[in-house]
Amino acid sequence: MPKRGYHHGNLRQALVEAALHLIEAKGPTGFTLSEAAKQAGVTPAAVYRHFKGREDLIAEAGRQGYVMFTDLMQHAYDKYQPSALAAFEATGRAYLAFARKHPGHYIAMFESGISVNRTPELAEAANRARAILERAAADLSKHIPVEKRPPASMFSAHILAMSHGVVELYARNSPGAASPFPPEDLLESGIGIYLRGLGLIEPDS
Amino acid sequence: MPKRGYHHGNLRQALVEAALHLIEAKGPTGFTLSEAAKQAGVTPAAVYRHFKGREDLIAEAGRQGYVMFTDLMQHAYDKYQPSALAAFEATGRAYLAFARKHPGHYIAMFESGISVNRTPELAEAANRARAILERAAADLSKHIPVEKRPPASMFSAHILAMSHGVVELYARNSPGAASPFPPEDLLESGIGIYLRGLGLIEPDS
DNA sequence: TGTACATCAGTGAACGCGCGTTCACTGATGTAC
DNA sequence: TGTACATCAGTGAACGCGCGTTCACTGATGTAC
Repeated sequence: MPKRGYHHGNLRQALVEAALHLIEAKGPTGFTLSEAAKQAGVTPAAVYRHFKGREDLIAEAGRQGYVMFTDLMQHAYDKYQPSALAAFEATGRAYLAFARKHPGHYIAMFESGISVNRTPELAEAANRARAILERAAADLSKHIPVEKRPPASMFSAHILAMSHGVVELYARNSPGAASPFPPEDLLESGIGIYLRGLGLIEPDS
Repeated sequence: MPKRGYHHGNLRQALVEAALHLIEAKGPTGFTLSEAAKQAGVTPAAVYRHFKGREDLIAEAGRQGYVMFTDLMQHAYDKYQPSALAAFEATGRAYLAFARKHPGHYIAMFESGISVNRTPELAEAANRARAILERAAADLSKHIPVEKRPPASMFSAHILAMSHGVVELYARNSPGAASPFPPEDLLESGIGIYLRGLGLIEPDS
């Protein structure tokens, strides 16, 4: 990337990336439009050529997060496809992996407080992500005896909740207390026990 | 509460309560020392007679939250005491009930970003809460066949993670998406399936 | 009961700060002819 | 190839704002004698 003079060349994306770093480093609160601009080597006013304002910049960072998230899920899902169970478990692991690898995106998506409906683009990206999770759950659902089968969207929500809880409470250092177990193990075992409860894993494994 | 003149009488607690209302209404970000002072009918400078600063005020709000939380858990635990299973389930429900009834405290405790170790008093209150959860888990643990018994602190963590995830994703309106199910039902069913996976509930209930 | 005085709990003015946003502007780029 | 000109993407100065915090101060309270 050679330094351009007056014109930046790809300021929009540079701003998003600066925002992600700041969000990652200082939390959603600490993120500042002015600082992101400075980090991109540009005047704060320049930001307004590309975004409506501070919140819109965060929304775009979140959107890009959802896109990556969706891809990750999709790949995990496809990779284990013949087995609905393996595919479902893989999406759970992918969730945690994403939170670990892209904390800035994760925070922008789930902790920044911006509504998923702030932007049509954001909403669409978020919906696509949710759709994959629910498809994986629906596939799996078929293997549960029909009379005790909970709605697919329900256990998709259970897994999502547990994953999110593990990330928030144990994978981020925030609450100060050290994690009692590696978050990956915690999530893996939690999902395992849950799936056993659904009758999808041998009770005596 | 008659209006006192120069001296407030119980400013410290009034500030904590103002802070809780603001945190509840505007999130941890929106909370402002100055505004809390104003709401308590006092100059911002007066706050410094009672707290070291903004963060200390939040920490105290969080501490009071942990105390209430601990009480709630303790009562839930005691009430169902003969049955380890019922007691454990009750603590899960108590978690969600607390988040619903005292959102300001909940946010101060879990979403404000202040470390649990910021204050010795805060740390102590948080530890007492965690201890109750782990005791409930340990009680329950004894009913699991020893050879497939996971550490008590592990499934305590699982339940905590799921509870927290349900609160964050479905009980607060934040992500914009409407909850697919009432959070209480979601958590109740999730915990039920999980406990069945542990062999603690009849597989065919 | 009255008075002197220490202590406590507020005031209010001031500070420096960085924020998000606006505005008129100007330098750079690209296109039509 | 050269030139005129529209458009684009920045600048930089300015704004009003509310913030957290400090400081010397003063009014109210409580206690000793």
